[in-house]
Amino acid sequence: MGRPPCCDKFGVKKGPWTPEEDIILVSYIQEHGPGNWKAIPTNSGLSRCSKSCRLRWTNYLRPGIKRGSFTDQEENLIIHLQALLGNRWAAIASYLPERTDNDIKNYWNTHMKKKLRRMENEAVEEGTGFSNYQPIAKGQWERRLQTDINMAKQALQEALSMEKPRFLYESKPSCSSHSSSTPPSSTTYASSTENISRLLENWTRKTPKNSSKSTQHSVNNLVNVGTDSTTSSDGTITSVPNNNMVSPETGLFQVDSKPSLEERFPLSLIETWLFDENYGGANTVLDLSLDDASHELF
DNA sequence: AAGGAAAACAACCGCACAAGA
DNA sequence: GTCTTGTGCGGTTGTTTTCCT
Repeated sequence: MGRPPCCDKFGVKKGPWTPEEDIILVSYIQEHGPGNWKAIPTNSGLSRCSKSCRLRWTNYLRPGIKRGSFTDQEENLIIHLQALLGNRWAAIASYLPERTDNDIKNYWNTHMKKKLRRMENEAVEEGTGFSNYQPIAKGQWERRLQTDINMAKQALQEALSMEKPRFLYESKPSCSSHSSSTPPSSTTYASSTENISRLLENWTRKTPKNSSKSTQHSVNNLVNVGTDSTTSSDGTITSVPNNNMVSPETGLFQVDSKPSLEERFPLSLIETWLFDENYGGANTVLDLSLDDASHELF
C-alpha cells in the first residue's frame, strides 16, 4: 500500500503536548465529540496530525482515566491477563477501563519485567527458588504460566458452559468453527475473551458517567457474561442465563471500592484466578502442555 | 550540590485491518 | 476487485524525573 506517514507533512508539530494544545483539543472534542480525527487538526487549528490527537485523547485526556500507581489488585489482574492474552494490551486494557493500553504496556515493560527479572535472580542466587516470598526459578515461570492458562481456560469454560451465550456464536461468523473437528487453537480461546471485551465495551459505553467505577464492574462482569447474577443471602453468586449483559444499574456490583471484592463476594474460579497470585500456581503445577490443555477444554 | 544511571512515562512509528468510494 | 482513508494496536524511542554515588 505504501501510505505515507500522516505526520510527514511540513509544519506538523511533534513531541510533548502543551497545556494550551490540550485545552484546544479537549474543548473541540467537548463540542464535537471524539471521532473524525482527520478533521480535528484542521478544524481546531492544532498543528498536530490526526493520529497524535487521537493518541493524546485516548491515552491522556479522555475522562475516566485513572493515573498514578497500580494497585495490587490491578497488578495481579494484569499479570494473569497477560498470561492469558499475551501482549494484547488493548484487550487487557478492556478489563481495566480506567487504564489505557499504553499505561498497562508501560507498566508491564517497566515494573513487571523488572519484577520478573528480580524474582528469577533471587531464585538463582538462593539455589532453591523457594521461600515465603516464593521467587520463581527459571522454568518454573513457564510452567506456572501454563498452569495459569490452563486454570483460565477451565474457569472460562466453566463460566461459559452454564449457558453458551448466543453472542459467542452469532456475533462472529468465524466463531462457528468452534464446533468443527479441527482442534481449536489459542486464537479460538482468545476470540472468546474478545467477545467478553466487546460486551464490556458495550456496557461501558452505556454508562460513560460511571466509568470511574467500572474497573471492578468489568472484572465481575467478566465472568457473568451471558448470565444474570443474583447474590443470595449467604453471599453466593448465582448465574441465571440471559441474552444480555448485566447492566450496572441492575447488576449487583455497585461497589464503592472500599471493601475488597473477596470480602464482599465469594469469587468464582476465574475471578479467584485473576486476583490470586498463587491460585493453582507454582505449588500446584500441573504438567500439561498448552496444546494438551486446549484439546481437552474445547 | 553535581553528575551520571536508572526508571517512568509520553509520544511516535509502522503495520494491519475494515469500511467506503 | 482495487484503492484510499481512517483507525486501532503493539513495539519502540525520546524525554523527563528520580535515585544514587
